[in-house]
Amino acid sequence: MATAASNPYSILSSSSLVHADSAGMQQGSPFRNPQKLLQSDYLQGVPSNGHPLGHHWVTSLSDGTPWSTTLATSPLDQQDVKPGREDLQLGAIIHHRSPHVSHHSPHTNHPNAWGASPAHNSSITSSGQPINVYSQPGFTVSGMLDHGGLTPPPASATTQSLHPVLRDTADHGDIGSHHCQDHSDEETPTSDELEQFAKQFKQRRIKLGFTQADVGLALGTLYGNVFSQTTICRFEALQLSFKNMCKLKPLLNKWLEEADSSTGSPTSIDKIAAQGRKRKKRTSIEVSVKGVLETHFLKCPKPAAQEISSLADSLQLEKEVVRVWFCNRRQKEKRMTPPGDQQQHEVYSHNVKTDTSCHDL
DNA sequence: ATGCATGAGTA
DNA sequence: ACTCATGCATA
Repeated sequence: MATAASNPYSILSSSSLVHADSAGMQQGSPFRNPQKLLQSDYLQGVPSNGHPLGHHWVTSLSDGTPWSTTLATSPLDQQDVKPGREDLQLGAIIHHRSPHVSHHSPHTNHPNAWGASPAHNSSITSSGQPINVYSQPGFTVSGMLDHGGLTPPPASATTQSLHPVLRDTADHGDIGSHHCQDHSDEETPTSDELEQFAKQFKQRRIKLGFTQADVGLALGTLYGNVFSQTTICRFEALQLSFKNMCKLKPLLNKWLEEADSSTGSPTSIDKIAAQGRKRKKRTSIEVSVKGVLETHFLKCPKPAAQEISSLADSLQLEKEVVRVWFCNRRQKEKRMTPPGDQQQHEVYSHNVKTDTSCHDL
């Protein structure tokens, strides 16, 4: 039963407890990444309405894919960018966008339901945060090449045409926004573009014979940021936030270019040592229990601490586990690919705003 | 491919 | 205590 799951760590704790990791404790990873791009929060606007329950995307727009829909926007959400943050790292190479802010929102495509970001400018690009890219002279692209001999299949390929430059432009007219964005590549992509890119990326990657893990590693040797198989996988599946997708796209794009141009150059492979981290054993929550949690989530996505406690208690799970579950569930809700679009959402959405939390229990 | 977890940065 | 970006460990 459920109980089983929860135990592991409590038991273990005795042994592993805290100071056990004397040796490698720093999980901070030495090289983790120097920068974290900006993360800001977008959205703060949650508000008012209803809330997130039914995903904004869907609900609000019933148009189809969340992404491409139009949504227009929320005026205020801009992400923000803080002007002085970590940006110092590299200088920016990537984009230089001009700040044209604007109101924008073309309603044609800039969806982002995610909250956000309508602004094209905002984010990532313009802020000055150019993602870091360093190109190291010595490297030749190959971060990936070691497939042990496995050379990437010829792939043949048609030359790619990856870039759909479709720019979409979008807008016009209507609102008065005339913006002139014209970059074919960088810049803030639309959700559609991201979707397309992800799709193509995956195809090419496979064609070239690389695994998701290879790519993640390659990005490390190539640009200094290593990513896990998980991240690459999520990128391809569009399971990241819009902002995160935008951040990764240029990197992957670069890799793609290099990858298909240099098929086979050897290089040093950096092995990155894995660090030992003391990670809590993954708790497995039983399906039945998950069902209960889901139900609560629908009712109240953000339960108060106390509710979490009682819920945890009744489910016989640790409070922390339950808290994390809700955090993850909320995060899932914000991905480009909505969690369950196929699911049930009936009308429960009403609500909740008045107090901070839901009641019940 | 995903579930649960960690951590930095914020509010 | 939350949000976000990420990833180990798993299914």
